[in-house]
Amino acid sequence: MNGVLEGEIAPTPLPLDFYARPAEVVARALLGASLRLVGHDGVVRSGRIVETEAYVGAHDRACHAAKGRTQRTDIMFGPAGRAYVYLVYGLHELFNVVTGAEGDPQAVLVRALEPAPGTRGTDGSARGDGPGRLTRLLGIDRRLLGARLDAPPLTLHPGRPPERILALKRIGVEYAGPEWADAPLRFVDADSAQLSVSLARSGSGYSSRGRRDPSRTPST
DNA sequence: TATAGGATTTAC
DNA sequence: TAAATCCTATAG
Repeated sequence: MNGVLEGEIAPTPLPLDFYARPAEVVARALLGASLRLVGHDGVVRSGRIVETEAYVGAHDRACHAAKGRTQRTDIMFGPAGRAYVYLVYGLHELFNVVTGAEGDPQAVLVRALEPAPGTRGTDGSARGDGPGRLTRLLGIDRRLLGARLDAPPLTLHPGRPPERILALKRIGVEYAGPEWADAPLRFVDADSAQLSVSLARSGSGYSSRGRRDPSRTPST
């Protein structure tokens, strides 16, 4: 049993060709994986990924690369296995992994993780349940834009896979129109308590194992 | 050069 | 329900 205990770091990072597959495949495969950063202070911070979103290419209206190849989206057109980090709302750094073939702009957004035992942010906070929170927890920022993910300081490692995976609609992309806003491209470990949005409120998506909660709260 | 809006979080 | 806060893309 090649067992990897929770919180334990596997010796070898995932290889770059792990990421050279369609974003929705990588997004599922990253659930359970460990994300690890050796900070500027020398401190190692890590966590187990429990929520991801796939941005599947230039035809995906919710993908930044739908606007074409710009200075901002350039990294997504490059080879897979690099970090795409950007600032949203002037406040939060979001971490993505570039996936797919070179020239095909795809990425996977990491939205939530379970902090490893002992991992705390420099500000003392210890929450990883949200795309902005997890970057603050680990200390990820735009200085890591373009960094290879198969060598320190920023690496991903095999971990304990989820028992149940749910596929739901992505968060915060209503502007992309119903076809893309409602596509089931968000993937979560159904048994994690660290998701960015509670499952009860994650409606209208579909689950890969049935079981939708009919009592999701209305917006009024 | 000016302006609108965003792959979010937090507080009132 | 709204503010915080700044970078990118687009228009002029």
